[in-house]
Amino acid sequence: MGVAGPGSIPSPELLDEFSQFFRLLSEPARLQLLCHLRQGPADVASLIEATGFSQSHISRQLSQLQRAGLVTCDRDGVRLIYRADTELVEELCDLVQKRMKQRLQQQLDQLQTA
Amino acid sequence: MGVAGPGSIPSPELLDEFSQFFRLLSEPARLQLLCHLRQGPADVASLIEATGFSQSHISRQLSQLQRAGLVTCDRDGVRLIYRADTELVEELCDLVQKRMKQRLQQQLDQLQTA
DNA sequence: TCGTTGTATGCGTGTATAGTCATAGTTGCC
DNA sequence: GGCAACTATGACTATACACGCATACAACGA
Repeated sequence: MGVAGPGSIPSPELLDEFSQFFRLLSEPARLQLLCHLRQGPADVASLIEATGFSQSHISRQLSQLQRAGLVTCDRDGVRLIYRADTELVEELCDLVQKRMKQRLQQQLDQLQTA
Repeated sequence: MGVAGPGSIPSPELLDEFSQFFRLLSEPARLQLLCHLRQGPADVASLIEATGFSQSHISRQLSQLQRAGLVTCDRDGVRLIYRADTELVEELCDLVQKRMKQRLQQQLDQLQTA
């Protein structure tokens, strides 16, 4: 049992949704922002400070993450405090990382037996 | 406990690796190929047939997936039989899909209480 | 209301890459 | 070797988008 039932091909629409989601995580800048927000809510100024990106760039990236529901924000006066819903991102990254380790270990083993 | 320990920011190198991996899944064409291979090993001809993409395009995409270890191939005479290591991809997609459902349900609830 | 601070957005540029065509390389068969 | 079938790759075009700059918009305080 998988994404769209056993043995069937997901519809183009579903494929697009998946790929759009993964595209969000395919940009180091966005992942970086998520990582910073993983440590707790932060205002934009501290994100600028931490990443070195321009305010406009950060604003755009955050709005993309927000549309996908990976990030929310509340106002504190004139400034916005962003917080990340990082549970999903962490799970995804953990899976990928586990896999990376696995692959490297395999390559290591191959070199050692050769 | 997360990707790089509690509370720390992953190195730029690790961030890049993650983003490169997610970028692979951010292309509908590649996801589509993975989905077809989920049904079992396939030669290139059948992938062309199934997707309508050109031979060169499929060749390029498959080689990208292969470099990442998401796909392997063995020769059968002059033709190549590809098979996907779809376990990881399925897990990732399942997580994302679960989240999508969750989000849509929330939006539905909000509309109904309003 | 006006100035100040903080955030969003129009515009332009540069870069990465999807996708195609033509072609080169590879494998197997005679 | 020479031919046929299959795959990989160089060259090219088109498009998407990251990123910065300038600026418009929004929220607060005097």
